[in-house]
Amino acid sequence: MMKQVRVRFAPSPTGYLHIGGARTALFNWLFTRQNNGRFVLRIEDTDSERLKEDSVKQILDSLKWLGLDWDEGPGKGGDFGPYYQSQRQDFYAAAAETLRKSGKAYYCFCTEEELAKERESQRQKGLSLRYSGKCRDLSDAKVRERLAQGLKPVLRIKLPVSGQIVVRDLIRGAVTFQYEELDDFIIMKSNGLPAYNFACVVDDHAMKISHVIRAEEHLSNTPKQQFLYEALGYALPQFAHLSMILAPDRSKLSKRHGATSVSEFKDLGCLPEAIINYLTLLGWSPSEEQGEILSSEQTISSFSLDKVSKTAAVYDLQKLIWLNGQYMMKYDLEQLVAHAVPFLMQAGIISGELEAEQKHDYLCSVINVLRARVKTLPELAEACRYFFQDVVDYEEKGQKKYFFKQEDVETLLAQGRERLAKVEDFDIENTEKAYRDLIEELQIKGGQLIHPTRLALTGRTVSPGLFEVMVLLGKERCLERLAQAIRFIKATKAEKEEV
RNA sequence: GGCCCGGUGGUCAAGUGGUUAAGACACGGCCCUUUCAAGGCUGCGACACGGGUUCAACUCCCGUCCGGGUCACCA
Repeated sequence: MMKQVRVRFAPSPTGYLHIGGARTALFNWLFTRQNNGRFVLRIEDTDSERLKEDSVKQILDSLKWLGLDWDEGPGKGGDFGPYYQSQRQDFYAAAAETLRKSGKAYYCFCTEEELAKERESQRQKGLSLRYSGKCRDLSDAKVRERLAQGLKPVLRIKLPVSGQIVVRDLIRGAVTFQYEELDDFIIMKSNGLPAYNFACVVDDHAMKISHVIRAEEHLSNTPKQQFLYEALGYALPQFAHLSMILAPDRSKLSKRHGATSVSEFKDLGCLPEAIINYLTLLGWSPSEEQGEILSSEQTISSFSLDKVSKTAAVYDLQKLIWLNGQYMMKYDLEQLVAHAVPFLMQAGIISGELEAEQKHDYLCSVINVLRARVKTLPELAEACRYFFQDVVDYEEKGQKKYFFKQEDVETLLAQGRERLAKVEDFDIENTEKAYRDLIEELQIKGGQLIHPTRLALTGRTVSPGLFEVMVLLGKERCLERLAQAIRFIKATKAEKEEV
């Protein structure tokens, strides 16, 4: 029988969840869901100085919003908790003590200043930066003496001085490291807390993690961790290192590159499914028949780690936005409206949840005709404006083109208005027929009437189909806005003549 | 700088010792059309470079170059 698949996502709560982290979480999640495994969420909060208030909450919120649910961890519990490293001190202390007693780890009394100096000199000589091993062979007596003096040592692992260690990576294959390149790294800090590589190994083992799927930046940590597994007598998990996501200039992602966190993409008006889909495509590719637009269920069934790309990927906002547009078109309408409401409120188009509820059906109809024409939620909100608010001005370019270029547009609009006024059932067929008839009678091109009308009704040169707009606006508002535009045109012309 | 991982169009990304080297986004054109989208068709555009190995290399090997990662009492 196969061992149960258990994977973990182990963020450090030092900020928001960025897209690199989100993709790591996603690939872990896909892998678990595919293998009926368990997805563990563990918070790596051993460095109190770098912790950020609220960061855990932000990360959890982002994961939830994306739909990446975990089986064990904060808010869920589980048989292998606690799931905060800050609460797992006993595990680390016990494992550390085992290593120290068996001589596999030793106390080191070197101060941070000394170590920094050492590194500086190595740097200048162009050597690799490694601990000298000064305390490696301190006698027991010396150790006792210094402890008695009240010195607080760190605990270092004792590594072989030669030979090599081979990491078997599911994505990259065998990767060999020489022990000469590694040094006796710290496993317990002088404050008694575990260092990352150590805590990680102790926890991954205690939590029975079968596959460690993480970002490539950890590849060079892996030989160290692997050595710890061996020293502690733990069985090795499988490792898979995901390539990095880079900014458009191929540098590491940072704030200066614009939106990089999940919450920022949310604010930009992206749908969670679109982000998931985009991230899926960054480093993994579906079969040709599947196409690129996939639900996470579809991805789960065909996902595989060995098809994951080794190459770092530059993320492309344009494609994300395009995907988002695709999702907006096909999204469940009710849900799309729910996602849009906050943006409508933000744009001042509706006053609040209450109004959204009262006008729910209308909102659905409006959004339905708009959804294929926009790519993000803020765009959608803006496109809704004239359906909810009066037209206060007309696009400058539109005025020139449609109000003042042809002669007598006001007369034309007035005629259109008259015809509309006579329409009983104000639906698409009838309004269109009314207009088409007039167009034919006057022997003009459709656009000559349609464009000015659009501008009159929406204030804009771009909108959904004119008759859809008319119907949504309703007869009364159409007649009003037409009258308003006619007054505007006349007034403007009069003004010009005076000058 | 040492070590590690990479390098297919601008971006994502298939792919094989022999192919016209897929597809998607973006970009250009055309169609549809009341505008804008959507949709359909079409075009532009790539195997980093240099050596090998081989009948044959984008594919295998070596070197160079380029990019990234890492070398903390951060994770």
